[in-house]
Amino acid sequence: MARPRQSALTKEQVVRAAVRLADQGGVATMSMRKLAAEVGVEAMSLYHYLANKDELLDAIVDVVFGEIEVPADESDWQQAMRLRAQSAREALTRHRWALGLMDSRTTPGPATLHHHDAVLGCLRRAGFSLPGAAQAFALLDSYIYGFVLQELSLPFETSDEAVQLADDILQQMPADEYPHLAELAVGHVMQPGYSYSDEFLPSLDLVLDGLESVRIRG
Amino acid sequence: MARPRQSALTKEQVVRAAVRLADQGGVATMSMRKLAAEVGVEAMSLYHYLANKDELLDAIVDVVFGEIEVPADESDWQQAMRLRAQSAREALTRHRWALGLMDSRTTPGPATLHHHDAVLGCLRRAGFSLPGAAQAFALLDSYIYGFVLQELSLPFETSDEAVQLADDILQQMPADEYPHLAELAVGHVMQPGYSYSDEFLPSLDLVLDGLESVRIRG
DNA sequence: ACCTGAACACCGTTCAAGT
DNA sequence: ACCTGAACACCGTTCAAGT
Repeated sequence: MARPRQSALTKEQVVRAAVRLADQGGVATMSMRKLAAEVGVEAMSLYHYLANKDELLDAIVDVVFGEIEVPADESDWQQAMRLRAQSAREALTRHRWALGLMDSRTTPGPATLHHHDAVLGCLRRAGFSLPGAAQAFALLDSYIYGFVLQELSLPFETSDEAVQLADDILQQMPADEYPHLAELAVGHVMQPGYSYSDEFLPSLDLVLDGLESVRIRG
Repeated sequence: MARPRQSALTKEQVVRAAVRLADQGGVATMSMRKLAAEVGVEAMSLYHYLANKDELLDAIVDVVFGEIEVPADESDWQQAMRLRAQSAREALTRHRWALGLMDSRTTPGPATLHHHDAVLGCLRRAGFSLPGAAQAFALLDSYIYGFVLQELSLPFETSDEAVQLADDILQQMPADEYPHLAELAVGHVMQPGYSYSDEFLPSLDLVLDGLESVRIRG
């Protein structure tokens, strides 16, 4: 676990190690003590690089935002936003712990600010008014965050698992107690080819269509 | 803190006390030990009512879903979904800790199942196909969860605080580094009457309009 | 049946002391 | 400047023992 100590540790190395640990075992298992061990040092040494654990949490969330791409080609704003949405969804899925931290982080880091600035710029250049761009940004991120949040709390990952689970649940719960959930399980989730994730793009396009009317108006 | 012991403790009393503690000090301060004290007992006694802390977390999330209203009048499905969305947003705001727990909860409780069933039923009766209802439900909840998640991570609550903070940030950050954020701060957030929360309903209506086309199609 | 004391293996963080 | 040992005030959970 402990790696050979290089000449000197940096805050960046500590933060990267924290991301790695959280990816592996979840944010709950990422303690200051384990992080120190991972980085070849005692826990107390970390306080030379970080004021406290909160600062560390801010930093690892900022790493995630740094991984979200803002596409360069802006000739089609909807396509640019579509690509960004997919990149954001991938980053948030790669780092399952990120969304759970977000509601307690109120200090955005530089990567977060840069990302937000780039997205706003893209929307403004596409013709959105200032309030329109603010609305578009908030709506798009709401959709992305919320979708991923639901995705992460699904108790299955593959469609085989989905079918298996839907089946198990149907056995247990009386159909007349939750008739519409039962109908959904049998008529939709258990059908061949079902995938929750496949609904990301169609609904995103619904949102993008709605925003086009906001853009034209403004 | 410790309250006089009634004849017997129940799981429900323990869960309600946990919600109260989490509301007061955040989910991080709600430890099994403090919860036990709140309920007038030693920590170990709680394990007679709950297998472990995970079961407790499942239970308090289920309480939140139980507080979300599903309106009875379904003559207008959009209005029914609008009211549900507002009720959900209020519940998630009242219990700030709920969203942060959701991505680690994969075992929905009875109130959660009942709520989901009721919403699906409303959509089905309004004429949505089964896949359409699934899409509508996922999109609406994505929007609600994501909007509240962003709302909770805003570093301000009143519009006065928003103006104050935008002002502070503008002082610190060079305008040419984040030009569009600067523009947004000056031209939108700092304008009189600005309120992030006020954008909830307009964007929700954009989503509802998009879903009307899904309903008609299916 | 319900509760508890003692114990175990953990936490984040401070502080004074080392090199 | 960078690291550490010892200590403090916490965690969740198990287990054997009490009533």
